[in-house]
Amino acid sequence: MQQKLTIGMLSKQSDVKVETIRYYERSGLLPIPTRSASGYRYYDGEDVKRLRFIRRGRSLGFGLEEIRSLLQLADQPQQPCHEADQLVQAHLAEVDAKIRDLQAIRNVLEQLAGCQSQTAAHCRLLEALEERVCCSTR
Amino acid sequence: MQQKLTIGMLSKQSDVKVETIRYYERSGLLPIPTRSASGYRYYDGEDVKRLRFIRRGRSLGFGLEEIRSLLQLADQPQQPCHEADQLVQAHLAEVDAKIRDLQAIRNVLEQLAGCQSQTAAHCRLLEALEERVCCSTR
DNA sequence: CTTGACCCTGTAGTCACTACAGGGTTTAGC
DNA sequence: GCTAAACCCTGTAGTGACTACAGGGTCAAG
Repeated sequence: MQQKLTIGMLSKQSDVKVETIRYYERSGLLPIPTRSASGYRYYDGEDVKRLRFIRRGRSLGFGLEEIRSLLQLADQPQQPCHEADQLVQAHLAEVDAKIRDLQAIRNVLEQLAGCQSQTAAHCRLLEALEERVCCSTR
Repeated sequence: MQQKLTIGMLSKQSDVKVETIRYYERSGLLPIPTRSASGYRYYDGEDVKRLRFIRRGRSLGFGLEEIRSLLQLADQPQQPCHEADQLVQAHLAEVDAKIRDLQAIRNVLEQLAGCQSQTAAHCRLLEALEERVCCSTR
């Protein structure tokens, strides 16, 4: 049951790079693993689970500190998950804000794209950045 | 005409922090300014323009290297702006990709938000991260 | 003449990795 | 038994775009 995985195997099973795994260990997100006589790290199925948990959290855009909190919550199944929900709500609000920001940027860029000007002097983008008013605004 | 601005005044007129101005100078985005006898940097109207150009570029999400290219293009008004348009198009594609990523994240978060579970053991978020299947999916 | 607001340099910290350099270990094939 | 490839180790430095000191010097007002 206690399969011994090297860091490379753990990397493949969790889809997290070897260097990143060591980084997570340094950051205290992963427990300090046992070692072989020659110093190789050994992992087991629990580590795979934990690392996948981290990866999924990251892919949802949570920061490592938020994930640290979530890991603690997950280790205490009796406690209410109010705190986890707060993290979700706060993160959702952040993501929404970022989307809005990017869409505003997107709208401006779209207007600037497709400039065919022969000279930079009349380039839509450069005009916009220099706040010149010329022929760019429609 | 040759108004002498201190870095603090330039900062206010351009809405860029003092430390950031010095950072841009180190990065070669701003020309090396003249100095007072005691070593204070002096700026003029051209610097205000250039710095605002950079700030607007940043607010559209361009990186400093892209802005460096754009500044060069802006300095050569005779040249065609093909390159500037390429930068816009490439950046637009990047922004679109980011928006898509964030919207996918947003959709997941929305489903996870509002969890009222009394115990972390049944928390929607924790289930999702652990890839447990329980009561969360609907 | 002192107080406070400004300015200087240089360095280190942020975030989440990523990329070496310079080694040691294990494994597969011959 | 030997060699080469593929793996592992530590430690440090780099990424982008700032931001935040520490530890000083300068200037203007009252």
